[in-house]
Amino acid sequence: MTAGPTAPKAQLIAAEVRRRIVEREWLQGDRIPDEADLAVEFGAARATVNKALQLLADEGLLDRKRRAGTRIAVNPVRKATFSIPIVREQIEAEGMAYSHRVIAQRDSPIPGDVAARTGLPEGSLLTHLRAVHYGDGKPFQFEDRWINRTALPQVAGADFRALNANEWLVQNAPYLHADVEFSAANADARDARMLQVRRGQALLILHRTTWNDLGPITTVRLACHPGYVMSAAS
Amino acid sequence: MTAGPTAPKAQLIAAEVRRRIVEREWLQGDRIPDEADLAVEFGAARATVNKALQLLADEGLLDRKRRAGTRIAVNPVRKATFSIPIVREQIEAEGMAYSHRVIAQRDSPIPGDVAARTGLPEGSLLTHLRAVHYGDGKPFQFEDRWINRTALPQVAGADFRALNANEWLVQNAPYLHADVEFSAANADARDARMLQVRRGQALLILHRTTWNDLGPITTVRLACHPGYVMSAAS
DNA sequence: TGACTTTCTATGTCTAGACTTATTGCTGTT
DNA sequence: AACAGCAATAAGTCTAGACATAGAAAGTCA
Repeated sequence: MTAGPTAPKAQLIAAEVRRRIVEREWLQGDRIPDEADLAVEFGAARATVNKALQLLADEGLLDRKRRAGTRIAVNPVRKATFSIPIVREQIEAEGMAYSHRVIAQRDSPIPGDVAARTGLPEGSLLTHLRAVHYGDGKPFQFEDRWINRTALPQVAGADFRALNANEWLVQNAPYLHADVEFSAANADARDARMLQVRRGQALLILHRTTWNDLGPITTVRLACHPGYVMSAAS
Repeated sequence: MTAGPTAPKAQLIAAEVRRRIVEREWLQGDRIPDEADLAVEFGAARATVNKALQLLADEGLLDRKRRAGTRIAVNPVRKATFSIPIVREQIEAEGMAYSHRVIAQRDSPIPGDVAARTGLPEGSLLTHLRAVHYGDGKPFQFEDRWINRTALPQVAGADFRALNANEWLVQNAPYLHADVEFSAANADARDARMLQVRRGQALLILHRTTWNDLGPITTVRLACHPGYVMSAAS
């Protein structure tokens, strides 16, 4: 994380400004010197300073406004980033053998909650898929997915027994926008059966919905095995 | 999300490349024209094309390597971003009145799990704080926090009854690095009492740990009220 | 006093050109 | 066939300069 001596100049400048903030040389709400001045101070072009400050603004450390200048954020709303994982890679990264089982795959009319999530009209016919992903034979994640065949006609020819839906979609349906929601739920009867846990067990639930230019592609509810932890950083 | 006609050129280029990927004009693993060619095609400077492609690479859509060129990612590991929220703002954003109550604040020897999380040695003395945050008088979040007084001597003088720890820290201890973990747990006796739910209720748990240049600042376990949903996007 | 206009400044963005550097793929040697 | 050395290439980065534009501050008029 600490920018080494060989790091690009913009990184070094960002690191130095970050240091001045963290070590409270510059305080909350303070206006910092403008780009031109910092450019002189650091012996860099203004574009380079601009890049560095943009970076810190993206991190939430700085507030920048035209003409008004750059200020240290008063209540820095920091942002964190996480990778949307591919189940198989995730399981294999933990040193386990991946396998999966398709529980059901059929076309069904859209249920109300899925309609709400996707914005699709009631009565639409979607492909409904349920599958369980295993690591070393133990249930890892239970997937309950709805796929919009209108935005993705190729679905008809896909065999999710061979390649799991997660990867098939990643490879066949790049999306423009995704929503992810984390929540917790007590395992219901189906969750419990699929994940081989007792009913009521607390599970981390991920809801993920993706869109491309034709509309919603897919929405999925992922129930993770107990003990599962999702990490993010910075 | 769709870059309008007035959007900056780099955004337009990014949007166009994104379109070619989503509409499968360019396929998985394909090498795309190099920056110089795209610059000519789009009538822009190479730096502008570079900015656009960097953006897409950060999104995970492209893989870029020196000399080897730019390729469409085969298994795009997409990234999503969320804001690390300030409890009070979060509650007020939902139109509720914020209040909080400090349950306990004392110095205690570090427990094992906190030592593991922070990397601090066993035997360290930390400030241990427990508080509940309420929205319209109903429990919203139960906070169990450990603060490293070594990295943050000012803690001694802080009154968390007046300003909650979350905001005090945001304003007094900007961090260089943060870890966030999501998991689920059944409410134990204390969780149940604090959040006024029945034991065993599934709760979304957030663990957040922050560091500055002096070492770990604080680590906190946040137990959210049932029904709480954490959202991320893109 | 308040509402409108103008001016001016700091950031936002782009350009053309240059230099740096990781990698690839070739070449000639063992 | 294996390997070392070398040149070509595409991305990574920076610079100096330019123009655009939001919005704060000052000035103008009713």
